[in-house]
Amino acid sequence: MERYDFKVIEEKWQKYWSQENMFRVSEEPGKPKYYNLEMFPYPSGNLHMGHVRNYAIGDVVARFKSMSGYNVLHPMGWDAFGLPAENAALHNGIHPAVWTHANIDNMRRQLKTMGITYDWDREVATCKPDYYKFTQWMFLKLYENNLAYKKKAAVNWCPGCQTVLANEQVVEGACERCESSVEKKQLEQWFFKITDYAQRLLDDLEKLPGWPEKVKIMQKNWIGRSEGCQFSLAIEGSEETLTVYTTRPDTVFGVTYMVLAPEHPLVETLAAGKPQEHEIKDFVKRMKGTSDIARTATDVEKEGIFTGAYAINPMNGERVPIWIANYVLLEYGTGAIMAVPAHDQRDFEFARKYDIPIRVVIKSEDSPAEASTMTEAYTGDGCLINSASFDGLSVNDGKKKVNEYMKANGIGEATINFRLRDWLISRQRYWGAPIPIVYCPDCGMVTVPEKDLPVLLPEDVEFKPSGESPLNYVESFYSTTCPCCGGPARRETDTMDTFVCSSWYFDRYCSPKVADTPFNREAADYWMPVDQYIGGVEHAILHLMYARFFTKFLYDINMLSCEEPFTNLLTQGMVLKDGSKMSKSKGNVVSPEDIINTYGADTARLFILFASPPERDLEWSDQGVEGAYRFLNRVWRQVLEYSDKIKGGDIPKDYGNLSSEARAMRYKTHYTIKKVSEDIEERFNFNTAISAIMELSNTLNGFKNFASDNLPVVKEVVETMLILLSPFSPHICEELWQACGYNQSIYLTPWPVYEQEALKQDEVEIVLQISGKVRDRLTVPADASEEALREIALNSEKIRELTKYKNIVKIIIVPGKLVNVVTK
RNA sequence: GCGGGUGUGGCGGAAUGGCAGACGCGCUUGACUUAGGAUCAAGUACCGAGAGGUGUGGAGGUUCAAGUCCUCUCACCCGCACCA
Repeated sequence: MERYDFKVIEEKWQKYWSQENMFRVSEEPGKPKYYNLEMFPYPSGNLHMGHVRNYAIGDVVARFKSMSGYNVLHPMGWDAFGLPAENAALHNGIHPAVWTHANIDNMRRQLKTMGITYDWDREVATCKPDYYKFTQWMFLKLYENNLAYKKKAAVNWCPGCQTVLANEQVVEGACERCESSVEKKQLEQWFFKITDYAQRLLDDLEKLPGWPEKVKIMQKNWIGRSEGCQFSLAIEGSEETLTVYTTRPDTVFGVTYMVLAPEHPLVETLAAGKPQEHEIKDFVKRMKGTSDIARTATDVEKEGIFTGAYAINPMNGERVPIWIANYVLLEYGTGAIMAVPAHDQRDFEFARKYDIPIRVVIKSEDSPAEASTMTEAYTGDGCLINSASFDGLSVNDGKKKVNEYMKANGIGEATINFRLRDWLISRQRYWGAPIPIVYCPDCGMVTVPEKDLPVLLPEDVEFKPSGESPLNYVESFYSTTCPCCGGPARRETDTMDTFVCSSWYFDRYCSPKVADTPFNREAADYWMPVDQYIGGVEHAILHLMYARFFTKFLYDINMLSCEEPFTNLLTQGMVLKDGSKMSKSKGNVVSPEDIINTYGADTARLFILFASPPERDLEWSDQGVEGAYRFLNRVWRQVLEYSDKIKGGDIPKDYGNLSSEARAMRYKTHYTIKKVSEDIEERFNFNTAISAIMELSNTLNGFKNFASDNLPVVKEVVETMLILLSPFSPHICEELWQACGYNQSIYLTPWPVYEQEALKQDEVEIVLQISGKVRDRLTVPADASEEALREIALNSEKIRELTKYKNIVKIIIVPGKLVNVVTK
């Protein structure tokens, strides 16, 4: 018998699939479509195990859906702009474009050895002009619709990457990428107004039943909607008013001080001429110099200073001191708050520290209405006290009534606030899509006309860590003419955040070659939305939120018919080695290329899918890989043992008059079809699907002695086993399928449907329990009635013996499963 | 602090409220072999000689029956983290 030579086999079939254009698809209106997408990789140079896992999972789904009769779109591409390419240029003197394309070539080669069903004709790379042309087009459309704007803002500056970061890219005060401590910098930056979509991004989460609850909750928290009220207070001895936002208008009678963020514009005005002006300035200066983490972490002690100014509480005319404190953020709400120490823990701590009065205005059974004995703020429900005419109302009614009162008296009104901030997209780097804007001394800020896109990245660029875009030093790039007046003008030299590029790539896949529009409407209408999206949970907020925003925007400008891009989302777990994430620094990296060279792609795929369900983390095990390899070898020998005998069409599909062994074999076969189909389709439990196939192989092995008398049954088992295994380990299955006499690819074979008839059993084993403890097992007719089961149970020797001295209280019968005799 | 998740043999992991540990790894024994790190066969949660008993992080509870449902609690992991 030939040995299992995976190298030869895998190359052979990859070549065959490619020559036959097996995975090339086009719109077929009559066929149900299925858009199956895995997150495209950043071309770092080498495939890692996380990719292998991601793409192996995706390929099982794609192959299964295709064999089940769907027209499956399964594309692949490259998230090819980004910092590492530029860092490579900085450190090794390789041009980012050269570095990136070499990496893409290598990773494409590696990916192809995995035998995945990609339609490579649709490959995209975001760094290519024919792609980023349309990333720029997206910018123009957003700009036209007032969703792109420039403003000076305190932004997150990463000294390591020498660029600004989006809020989302700052993790615990540090750069998500290089872990440098992020600094605050005032810069003119471009933003996308994602906040305009906050409510819809929140509401439509409910239209996504196919998303993990966890991801939806994370997005919900990130959007952070809160309902409250905004109102203004007069400032004593000043024309200025102070506006605050609160979610607790019901506690407005408990206000004992006000707080401004240190950066609040009123600070300077209020401090001017006050005796403590100097101290205030020092304090503000110190706060501005403190990094975000140092200032906003929960465990940082609250700090503040009195401005010397007073505001007038419009509800009761009281004079309340205005403070400045580190715990109030300029960016949220109005950058100023009313402080109610009795009912807000932060205000409580601050008030205690600075001896500011505390006044209780909510009373309930479990809160002492006594400020002096309070040990923490009371934030629960209760009824209003010390609140003039509002006394006696519940917290909820209090909120409503105070809102109404403020509205009626022109003091303020109910408002909704979001935690979500606008998306900062400017990057002071070279390797990104240039922002298509021109600054003209006469016409001001002008957009590049659509017909002039793309604004090409110049090739001849010098890379140095200057904190400015290298494009700033390329005269041929920045010096241009104004599209309006034709006079000399200067280009914007910032490029776009790479998340912009990845916010619409799934649309591009629908018609990747069109040149006059980002994607063809009919193609997008056919394929979109993505039916199944698969990728790492680390993108739960960033990429997935931005992609949703873009999709809604494209829907609004009538480019797309769907409002949500991804109907179903599967977030896969990490690949671990020795309990921790594979990383160079830990030295626990297992190279996919090595594994594929040693065991083959079929083994690598099988192991990674078998070792753990997709959503969970996966512990890499070299011995586990051996096990998967052994199993494939076993299938190889097992199939070849029978292939000659079952080849050809002369074996009838005749399953009448079978022995009980043969019937059991058929039962197992059809049970496995059912199990594997359901495990793939309904639950993505590939590990249990594979174990079911292993069981089928084991059962076939035990059937050995009956095989020659039951060739129709053997043929059925062998062929079924190959089809069921083919989404997991496709190459070996193709080879064996051919050995079984088929000329057509197994990929084109319809997915089997289990026969109800074969799943009927004559006899089943049931369990006999006494008071819930298993005491015996019996084989009984599968259709035994409750009555019959009761008889059988009570007459069983074991039960009679064990219940001899006991009273039988009742008998629970679960037909086909068990009989439980309850005694006293 | 808030939100979410996970805890099951030596290991990865299975179990619509109905036989805990499927399947695989590892290990033990045997067979075939000059040999075995190949292959095949048998075994493998724990205690116990056995009958039997005990077991799903811990403590309670519901139920004829709990890994699964409820209450409390512990450990680890992830996300958010002064958002007024």
